[in-house]
Amino acid sequence: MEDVSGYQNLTPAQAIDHQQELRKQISIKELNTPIRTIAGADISFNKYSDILYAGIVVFSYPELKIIGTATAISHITFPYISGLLAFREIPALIDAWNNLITKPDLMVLDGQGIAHERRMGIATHFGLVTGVPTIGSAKSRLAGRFDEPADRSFAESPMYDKGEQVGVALRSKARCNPIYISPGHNISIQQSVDVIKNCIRGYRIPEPTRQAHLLVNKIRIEHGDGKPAQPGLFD
DNA sequence: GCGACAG
DNA sequence: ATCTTGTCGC
Repeated sequence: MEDVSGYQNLTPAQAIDHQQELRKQISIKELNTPIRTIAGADISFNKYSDILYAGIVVFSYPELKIIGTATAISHITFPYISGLLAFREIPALIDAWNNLITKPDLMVLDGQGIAHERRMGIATHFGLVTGVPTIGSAKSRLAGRFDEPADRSFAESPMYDKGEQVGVALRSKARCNPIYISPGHNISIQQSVDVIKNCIRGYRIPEPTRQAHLLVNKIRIEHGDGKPAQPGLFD
C-alpha cells in the first residue's frame, strides 16, 4: 500500500499534481466478487483543537449488523481546501484502517468519489491507496450538474460533469435534501447506488457512514475534546 | 471578473 | 467539520 505519511509536506499545487497522477489508475467497473461485509468511515474534530479522530465501522451485508470497529487518533497535518479533502483526512483514516483486524469487502466514505473536478474525491483516493472497492456518499455537492430529484424516497437524478456521468443525486428520504452518490474505485455507478439504497434505514444518511459518524464523535467526547479549551476567552 | 466551493 | 434549543412543517 502506498505511503501516505508525506501528505503533510505537500503544497496545494503538489497535491493537485498527485491527484492528476493517481487518477490514471481509477477503475470504474462492476464489482464481481460477492459483498458480504461493508464498512463506513468518518472523522471528527473540534475546531479549537488540532486532533483528528478517525473511525471505521464494519457491518455484515445486507443485514447491516455491526461486526467490528477500529479507531485512530492523530493530528491535523493539512488544511481543509475544497477539492483536496483527501490530503487532510486520509492519513488518519489509514491509521484506523491499519487497526482493523478484518478488512471489509467494500467501504463507504463521507464525501465524493469521482464526482470531483479531477475525479479524485476522498472515496476514490482511499480506494486507490488501499485497493479496497469504495463508494462516496456526500451530504452536499462538489462537482456535477443535475436536475432536482422528485420529492419521494429513492427518487434519483444523474449528475454530469464535463460531459460524463459522475454520480447520482439520491433522495434517500422524502422531504430531505438528496445525498450525492458516486463510485470511488473498483465499482460501477449503478452498483454504488444500489448498495447505498440497501443501506438506508430511515435516515437521510446511509447506515455505514451514519454509524461511523456517531462513533468518532463519541470517542472525541470521551477523549475530553468536546469544547473549547478556554470558553469565550477570545470571543 | 464573478460565483462556487466535499468535510 | 463543530457550536446548540427550540421550533416550523409534514
